[in-house]
Amino acid sequence: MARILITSALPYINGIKHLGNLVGSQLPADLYARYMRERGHEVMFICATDEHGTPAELAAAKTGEEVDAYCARMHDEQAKLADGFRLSFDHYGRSSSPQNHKLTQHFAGQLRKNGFLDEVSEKQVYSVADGRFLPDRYIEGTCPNCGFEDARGDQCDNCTKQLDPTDLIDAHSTISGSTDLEVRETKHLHLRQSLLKDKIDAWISSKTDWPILTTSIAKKWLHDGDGLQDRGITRDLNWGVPVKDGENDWDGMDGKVFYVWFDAPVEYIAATAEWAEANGKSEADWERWWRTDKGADDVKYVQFMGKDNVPFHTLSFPATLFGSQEPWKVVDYIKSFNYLNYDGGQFSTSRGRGVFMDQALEILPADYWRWWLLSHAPENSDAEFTWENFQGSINKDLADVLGNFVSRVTKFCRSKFGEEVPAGGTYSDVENKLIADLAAKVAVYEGHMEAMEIRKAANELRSIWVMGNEYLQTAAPWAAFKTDPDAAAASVRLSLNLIRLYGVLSRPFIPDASAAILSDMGDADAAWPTDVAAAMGTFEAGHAFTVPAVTFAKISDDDREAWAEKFAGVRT
RNA sequence: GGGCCCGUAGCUCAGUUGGUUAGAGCAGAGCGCUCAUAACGCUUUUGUCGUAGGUUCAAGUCCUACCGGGCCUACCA
Repeated sequence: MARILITSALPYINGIKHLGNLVGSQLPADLYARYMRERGHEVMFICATDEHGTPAELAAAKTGEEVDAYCARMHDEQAKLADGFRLSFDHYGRSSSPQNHKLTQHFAGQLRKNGFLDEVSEKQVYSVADGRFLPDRYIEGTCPNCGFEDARGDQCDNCTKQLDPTDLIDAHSTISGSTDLEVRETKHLHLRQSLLKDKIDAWISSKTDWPILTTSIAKKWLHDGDGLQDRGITRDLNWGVPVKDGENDWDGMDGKVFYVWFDAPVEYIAATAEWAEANGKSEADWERWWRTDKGADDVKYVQFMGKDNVPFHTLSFPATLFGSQEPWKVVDYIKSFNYLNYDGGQFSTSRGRGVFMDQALEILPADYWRWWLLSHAPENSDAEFTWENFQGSINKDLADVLGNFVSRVTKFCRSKFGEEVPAGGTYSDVENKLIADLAAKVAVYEGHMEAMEIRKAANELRSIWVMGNEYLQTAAPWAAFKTDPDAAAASVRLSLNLIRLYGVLSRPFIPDASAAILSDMGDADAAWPTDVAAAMGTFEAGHAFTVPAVTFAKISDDDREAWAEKFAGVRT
């Protein structure tokens, strides 16, 4: 039995996430966590909301709430949706937790002690009307280069020229529209990543089995231009982790907080500490996941994230851990994802384009989405959601191939033998060959799951479902029943065991439907089939079951068209 | 401007270190079955592997250029 630590990139607190966000980290992480638990490994699956930063403050201001109240409310909402999608986190934490405050400040103290922090005086734009420093993206004006009127503070979208906010003509705050901006001198802490460049470079280079997407992004940042640059880790904001050196105040840093990208990854650790507290565990219980000097040596740590998060997980966070010069567990494998597009374009929160997590659950059960999203996960390149494709996959894979198999077998059994596993007959060559083929395919499936090859795993699982229909066609128990009822009984007995097998194998992908199937089959706690041949003999004659209700309903053309229209956008 | 990724059947995608007639699922066509959610099974049609060069006995696979799509470029997280 192995110990596996799994983290999903933290969803930002600002708003409900769309299906692209879901499939980019949390959902595949959940698949992996569920599978590893099925295989008897000890799993710690952690996620949390990322709550700090300017966007959170602005979103709260918009609703009129205090920022902490806003975050608390949104956290609950996101937690509820995560639950709705059956994301099986061991703990769903909050980056604003006391544990994260403490740990973030601890890391800062360690980095300071070890010479990895610099105090740098920099000039930033301050908006008098807004009463806050403005990140570049909240400043717009006319590009001095091309005259484009909506150039952002960091770059002109029209001529792509890099800009400094002070270059802009008629610069104004996009928050209030105020042009009363001034450049103020302010002091910030910089993480001296440049000092750790060689160490990180060597570390990344040793990860030859990571996805190209992951390593190429990391190497680009390491080698481009002057190489890995130092980065500011503090901000002039109210909402966040106050800058401290461990538990001590930090001279000249009053009123400043750590910047989100610094405290967010630390929350992976802090959330595990939150888990310990919430479950009456001790400090040692979470440290054995994170401290290699306290039992985490044998932990395999896997991170899941979208490609936008790769730099933070390959560079900044490792720099924090290495720089602490303490024995923290560093990630062993990073599984990164491309983006999911929506019907030829991007999902858009502001334009209400695409399907968001709450809306998805309103129209269909979680399993439908889980199956489609996972079997189309954007692993090698950006993927595309279309309603036609979604309808086709659900109807064919879930309703026809799997659902109808369950239905035809159980109903046939009920009508000929009653609602219990029939006695009589023995398995012949056909059945034995099926079992051997199944064993081989299950092994392939397991291999893909171990390797986090999600699409391939889904594909293999589907082909295992197909085998059931192929077998029935060959055995034709409805025909055999007329001349050799014992042979029909043996076929049905095997098929009922096959349904049970499908229930178990499918659980990581479609947990609710699988649970329903297994429950109806009278074996809710079925264990993973480490021995497929043995598993196929689990149900013996006389075992009672009930015919399941329709496992997966089909999506009609009318529904598809209505949804396509409903989610096309323009909602504000 | 720089960097990275992608471009394979109508659609969604596989194609390991270059090696015989390029694959799967869906859609289409035909046949079969009738237990089942008009479901299932079998057979089958379709490709100048983005374009143009190059390396090689051999290229979807390597190199160069170009075209098209996407992402990143450090203050979105």
